[in-house]
Amino acid sequence: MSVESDGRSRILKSASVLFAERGFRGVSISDVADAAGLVKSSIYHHFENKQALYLAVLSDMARQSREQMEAGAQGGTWRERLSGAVRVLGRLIGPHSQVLSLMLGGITQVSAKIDNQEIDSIAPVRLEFSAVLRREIESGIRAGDLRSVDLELTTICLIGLVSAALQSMSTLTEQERVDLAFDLFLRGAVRGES
Amino acid sequence: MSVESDGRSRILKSASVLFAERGFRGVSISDVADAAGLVKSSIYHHFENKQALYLAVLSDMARQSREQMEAGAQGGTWRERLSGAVRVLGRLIGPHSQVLSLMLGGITQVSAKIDNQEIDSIAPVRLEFSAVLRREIESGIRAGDLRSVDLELTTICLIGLVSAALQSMSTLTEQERVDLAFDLFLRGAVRGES
DNA sequence: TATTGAACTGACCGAACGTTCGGTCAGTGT
DNA sequence: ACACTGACCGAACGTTCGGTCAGTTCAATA
Repeated sequence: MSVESDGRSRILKSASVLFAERGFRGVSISDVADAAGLVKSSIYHHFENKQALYLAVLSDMARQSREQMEAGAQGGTWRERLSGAVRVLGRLIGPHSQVLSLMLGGITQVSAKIDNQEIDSIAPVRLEFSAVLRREIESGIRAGDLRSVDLELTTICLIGLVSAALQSMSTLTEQERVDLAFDLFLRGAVRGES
Repeated sequence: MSVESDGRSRILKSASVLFAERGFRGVSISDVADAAGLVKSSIYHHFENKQALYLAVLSDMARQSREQMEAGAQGGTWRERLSGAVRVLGRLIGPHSQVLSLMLGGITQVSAKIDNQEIDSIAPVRLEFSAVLRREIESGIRAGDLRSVDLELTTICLIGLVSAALQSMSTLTEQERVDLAFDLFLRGAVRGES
């Protein structure tokens, strides 16, 4: 059997789309099974329960996202690399998905189910997802180009900025909105005072 | 009967907390009824169905949020007013709530239930929620202090920025994170090049 | 050819869901 | 006194949910 049509990865692929669109509670096991061309009980052959499937999806998505952002972060300067990674991030988030709230706020959604636990198990996922952005921002700080404020906060702010830009009702294209958000992140909203 | 303990407003108050914490699908009518000190079926005396309750909560919350931001937007300059509104926004969002995804992305959550409709009925709610911020940003632009880019996009970016800052795992206080996010919005991440 | 084990299925369970409905009851106008 | 009303309750409905389990399929192996 090929890696592409392997049962488990087929489930992960279908589930990631559904979870990203509708969130944890908005997706039933049957939905995932239908999308994967299986029957409900077959899901439980590969995953212990719904929560385990969700975490697997989260982890898988973080890994893939990181790889793609890594590939997009090419260029000589940190600025070019960060810009590339941000563009990939924009494509990953997309207009109608809630991948981001899955990553940023996904904790609240799961922890509501499992009551004060498992938050530790999702922290490394968040770290992996934002790893490339954080690294390049750190480069910018070390190069003396970026202001030295809380690194993690800055990274998450950048993600939130791009995410918000994509959710707006603007007539601009996705690409343009992402670029504007990145520009806003770098230069701020005030007019050049130099 | 007093306005405070009126049945309908008690339901709205309880429901807004629950929906903000757990989202549309994460809250059952029983949950709302319990929180309001009522029984499940009594909810249907005041609201036609769950979706109508949700929309009422959204609309109510947008109105209240606007009023509070309006009250916080005091000061002579647009910058002081915007800063005040942003601080109120920070308090409204809070650390563990998803009020924002309720406002920004709430559409996706509902529209998944009602299939291509009702999006129109939520657009004015979004507009009301962001009205004060948008107005003060516009002031800044007209005063020549802010760069003149897409107004709506800029507004939503500011909201996303504040929201993201509050979701980070930073050790800073909420207030500090909001202030940092606002500063980032104004001045950007790059060091002053003047 | 017989065996085995992973992948998968269909039937099923208890709980929770949104919603409906018949009825109770305090208050109010007449 | 009576009729009426808005607010609320308790029980039930049909449906869907996450999850279980005994059994079937089938390619690989011995």
